[in-house]
Amino acid sequence: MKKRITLKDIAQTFDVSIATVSKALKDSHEISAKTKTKIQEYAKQHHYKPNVTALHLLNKKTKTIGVVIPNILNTFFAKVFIGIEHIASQNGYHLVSCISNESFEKEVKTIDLLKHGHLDGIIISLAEETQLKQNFTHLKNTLNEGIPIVMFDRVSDELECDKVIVNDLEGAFHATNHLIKSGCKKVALISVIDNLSVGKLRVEGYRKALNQCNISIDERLIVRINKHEDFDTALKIILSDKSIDGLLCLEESAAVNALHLVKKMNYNIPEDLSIACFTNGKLLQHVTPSISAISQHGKHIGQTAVKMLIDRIENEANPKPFETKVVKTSLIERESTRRLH
Amino acid sequence: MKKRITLKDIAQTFDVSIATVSKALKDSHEISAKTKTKIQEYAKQHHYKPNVTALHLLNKKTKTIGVVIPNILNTFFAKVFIGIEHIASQNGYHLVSCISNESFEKEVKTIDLLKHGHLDGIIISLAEETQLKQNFTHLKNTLNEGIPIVMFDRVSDELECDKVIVNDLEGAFHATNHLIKSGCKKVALISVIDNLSVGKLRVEGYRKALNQCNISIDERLIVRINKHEDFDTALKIILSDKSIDGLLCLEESAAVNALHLVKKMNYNIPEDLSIACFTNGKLLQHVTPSISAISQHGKHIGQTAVKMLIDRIENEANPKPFETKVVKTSLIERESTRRLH
DNA sequence: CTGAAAGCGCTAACAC
DNA sequence: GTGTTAGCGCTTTCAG
Repeated sequence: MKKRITLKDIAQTFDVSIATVSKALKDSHEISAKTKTKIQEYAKQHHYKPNVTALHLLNKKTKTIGVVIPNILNTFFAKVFIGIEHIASQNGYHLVSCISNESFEKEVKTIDLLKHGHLDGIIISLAEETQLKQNFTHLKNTLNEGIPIVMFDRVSDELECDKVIVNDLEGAFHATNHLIKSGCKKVALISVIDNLSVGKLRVEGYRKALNQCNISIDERLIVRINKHEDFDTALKIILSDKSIDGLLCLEESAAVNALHLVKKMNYNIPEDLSIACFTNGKLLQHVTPSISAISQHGKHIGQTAVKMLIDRIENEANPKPFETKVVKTSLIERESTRRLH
Repeated sequence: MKKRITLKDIAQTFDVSIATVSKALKDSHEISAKTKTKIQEYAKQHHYKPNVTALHLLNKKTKTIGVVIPNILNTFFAKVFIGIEHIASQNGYHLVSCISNESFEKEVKTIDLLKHGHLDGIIISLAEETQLKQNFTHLKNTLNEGIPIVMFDRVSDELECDKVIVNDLEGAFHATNHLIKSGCKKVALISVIDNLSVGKLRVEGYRKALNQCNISIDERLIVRINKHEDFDTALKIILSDKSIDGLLCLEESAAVNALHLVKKMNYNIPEDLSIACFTNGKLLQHVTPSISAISQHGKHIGQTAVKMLIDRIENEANPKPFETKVVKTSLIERESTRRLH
């Protein structure tokens, strides 16, 4: 790297002390107007910029936030990221971003790398594997070392920190309710994310809706498919029960896959089968028919999370108690569900 | 932030000098086995980790790369990012990532923030507005200050640095060729990205293909639509020429929008109209019919870009001449184009 | 074997 | 007004 000009260099050219230069550039009243202008002009001409690393060392603050996201191709996480980035850059914070790729090992490594780094705080949504293993040592350690963490979406009760979560239970409740109210007699639930905290909450919401409608819960209608299973086969088995006329999918790709399959099976949608799902990605708008979705307001979640983190960082002197903010979902009705009359 | 343990702390507890501790932790042969073990054990127990900021200051290297991406919701850029992240983390580099959101101003601000930062290098794809303005001062300055830049996809000849580009011309050439060979007599081109370098190259490729097939170029078939125009209306006008039976869209969303429109107009696809487009995103696989795409191998581009950058950073002593690597595209045939017989 | 000292670039309290 | 000094946390010569 070409050497950048430092205070020392300037001090030497004018044969003054480094402190004088520093003060001159800060427009300190201690320095004579003459000295100030000559130093300031010289600095400007030579594009002097303070070395931020030196400042970091001095201030023990880096204005940098670590962001750990499971998968950036997932619309929801991408939107959250946009929200985070927006507010962070507005406040002069840098983002060091990492993708855990749903792997526990990568997440641990990442956190390790990050915390010995120069971070003022971390925003994270847990990797799937981490939620499965329920091993949070890496994060507990980080908190113990005094680095604030804000978790979002996929969180854990075991960690004492700020959190931003989606009201998954209510989201599933409303969607299920909508399916029933719009005429579905038998709603099945398809989960490929039963490992995730949010997956479990969504199942709760589904149950709550059925209960409230006085429909007895048939556990066989709650289908948990894991990654290594064949999705199509699993779905075909459940759909051999021809009386199923509603499908609540817990995330986007399951819904899209299901749609393709049932179209091949010559179902009419939404007449024979209604479909609704979580995460409002572009895909759902563009498939035929378009799929009704529960929006989790990703951008807003991201914004909320950074705000909480920055707040904690900048007020570490008198910390508030940890908070969990709940973001409401909204149901976006499309062609895959029938309208209420 | 809770104070982390430092060399100084350890030195004090054992009443030795800081230098001794530093050497002991590095397992230096200068230090007695006894001293080493006791210090190492103590350090481990107390989770000693060197303060990387101090090291940055010392080494004038931060193992951090800045990444500026126009839009993370765009599949192509997301994939590039994944590629970058993968290789970067493998090599122990952090990523400071920013979204320019296609805005010139944000890009300039970002670069400014980044370069006074602590970066060893920058990877960037230009914002649309930047390509439109053709103002690259911010990047030229950065290069002048000795910070290496690798540009990808949306690049500029005015900047002397390493680049990774897609063979856009050949990609468009092949796709157009495919449309013709599979029976299209009149292929129109839809560009919503005529501001971009890549957009222009793709048009070139289209022309080249027509030329090679001895089809005279009808400029009215090259449709440039800008963001503020109504896409549907523009498309309807061009499709009033009923003899058009092929459509080359320069990016994903235009293709999807076009598909929806022509389906409404009761075209049969691919029989009445074949469609191909750039950027192989998930959407294209899932719409009905699925759309043939030109894959740009985003992940590979990202990987190539970081590798070039890391190479340059770590061998700054003897720099190579700047290089431009060209990544080949591949055509992925789907239902929206006819098969060759 | 261990320590003192200098230095990375900067700031701030305190002298002069 | 300007300079000196110490210090942020660490490494690395060079003395002892």
